[in-house]
Amino acid sequence: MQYSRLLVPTMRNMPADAEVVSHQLLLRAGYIRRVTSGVYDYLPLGLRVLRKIEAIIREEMNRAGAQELLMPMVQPADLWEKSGRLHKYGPELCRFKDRHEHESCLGPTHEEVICDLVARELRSYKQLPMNLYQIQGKFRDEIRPRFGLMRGREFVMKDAYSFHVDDACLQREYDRMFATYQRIFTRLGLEFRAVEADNGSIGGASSHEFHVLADSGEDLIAHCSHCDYAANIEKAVAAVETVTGQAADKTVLATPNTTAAEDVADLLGVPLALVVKTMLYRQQGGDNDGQLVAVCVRGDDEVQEMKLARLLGTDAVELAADDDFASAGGVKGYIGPCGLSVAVYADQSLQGASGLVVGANRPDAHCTGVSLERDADIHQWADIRAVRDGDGCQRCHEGTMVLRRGIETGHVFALGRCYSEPMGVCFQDANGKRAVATMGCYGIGVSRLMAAIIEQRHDEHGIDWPSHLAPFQLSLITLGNKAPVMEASAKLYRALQDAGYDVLWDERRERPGVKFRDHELIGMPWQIVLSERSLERGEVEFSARRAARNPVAIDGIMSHLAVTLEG
RNA sequence: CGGGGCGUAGCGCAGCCUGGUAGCGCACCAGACUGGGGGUCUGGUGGUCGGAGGUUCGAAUCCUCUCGUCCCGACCA
Repeated sequence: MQYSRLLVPTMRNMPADAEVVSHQLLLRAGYIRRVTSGVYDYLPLGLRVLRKIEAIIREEMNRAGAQELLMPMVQPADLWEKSGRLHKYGPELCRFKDRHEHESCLGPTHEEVICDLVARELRSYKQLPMNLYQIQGKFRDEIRPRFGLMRGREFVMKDAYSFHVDDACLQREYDRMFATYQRIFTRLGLEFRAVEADNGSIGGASSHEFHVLADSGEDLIAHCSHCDYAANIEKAVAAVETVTGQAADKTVLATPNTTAAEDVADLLGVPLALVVKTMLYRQQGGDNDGQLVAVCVRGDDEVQEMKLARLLGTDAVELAADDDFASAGGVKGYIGPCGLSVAVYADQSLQGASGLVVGANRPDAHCTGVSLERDADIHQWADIRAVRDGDGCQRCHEGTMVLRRGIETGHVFALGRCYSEPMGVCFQDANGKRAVATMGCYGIGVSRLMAAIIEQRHDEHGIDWPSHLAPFQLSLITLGNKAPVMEASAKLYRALQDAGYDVLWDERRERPGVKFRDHELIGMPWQIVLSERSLERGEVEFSARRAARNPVAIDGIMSHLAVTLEG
């Protein structure tokens, strides 16, 4: 490709509203342009890289025995009615009516469509297991699209769905997909981590997320410094550490204008860990939608709301409004677990602890000498705290938990029969009996991956693509525009093409600095420079991005490339 | 949903408070000089000032509404 013919609108100025580096560089280097909120054009360079990422994913999926198909983006609402998700999914699902007034939606995911297909075509257990995948555009009407390709509304996803006769077979496929994902992320040159993930309200055996480690990541993940335990913060569990104070009788103390746990600890001169925080939550969704619950954690801990929601069997929890406190029997700022009219859940780290401080449920007062077991009616003890950096590992009991930020780019999920059952994905088993298939699903955010790779691989000059992901294999940069250099360059360009190289020839009438900077910005891994100066010596210069340029005889460049680029 | 910021040329911005010819840098076009790290000079092209309404002799500027966009918050009692 000749540079002057290529649409690469590089920008010298930083786009004002790009926050994260991948978004900035994708815009500046001319890879993407925004069409509307969370929706982007992939310009030629962007598409080239996207296709290379897809190719790796495709290769590894095929290698693992999965087969590619393509499902529609437009889906009929009745399929979603059938799975029970039409009403559950919420406004993220973009719905519309076609001209016949048929309810439709844009696919945010394809469990319904694939189940509909497989339900029709699956007859015998002999057809199983089966793993079908596609690489396709998805639409999710996110509340807040941001960070360019990191959280878009329209994005490219690889989604795979597997079907099995039983859960043992599903587990084998799950493990195979797990290994496949590890291969994919490794081939993409990423520093990543697979973590146990919350499997939410769906249930099922297991779920792992694959996170690309980056400070700009929206997720927090915890892993052990010693063993291989790693989990999303929404699920991570640490070793229980019970801190207990001196056993004493429950006593009410005046604590005027002291509501925050830290202030109470300071005022009373007790460790923060012994001051119990009592939080009032309202459930959202589930059988007890709207109901209030109280939750106790140590003063130095925080409630992990996803854990709480899962424990309660609700979709989500939100902190109660100010006027909810009276109905629960508490006072905002001084709420405590003793004598509340709502169910109280307490973190297991408080079980057996005595000498605690809790809110007295009346203004300007706390109670000391409290034991929750003795003095409060605890509905359930459970792990509802968020793991903190430095907590002990509950698996190996040797390491400590390390918290890092990650970009969720992959997710593998053992679904079980939660979709196949309502969608009627059945087959005849070996005994001639009708059985429901069990199912797994496996996603990779392809366009998000492109951003995630840049988050890890960039410098002040631009993108530093792994060479096999760069939009072109190498650059041929011509300096000067007199006939001899141009002719020699054109000849070399053709020779490179004939040898099968995907080369970007920069034949623009630009000054050297402009060219060098553009190629560095867009992340070209290798460059050949041909100038009047080098031509006189019968040489070109060859270098990796940002590295020193070395002279190579023009006659020898092909063999030099063959050695260097293959290695 | 709530709070805040911002919409002026492709990008980055000034002008607005205090109404009176729409500007600057980069990019782009033409020419010249240059020619190994975003060069210099000369001359140009390009803008419904997000949109609608209002106030006014006159609105980018003041008022109202609206749309878009970005960020923050999702209350740790």
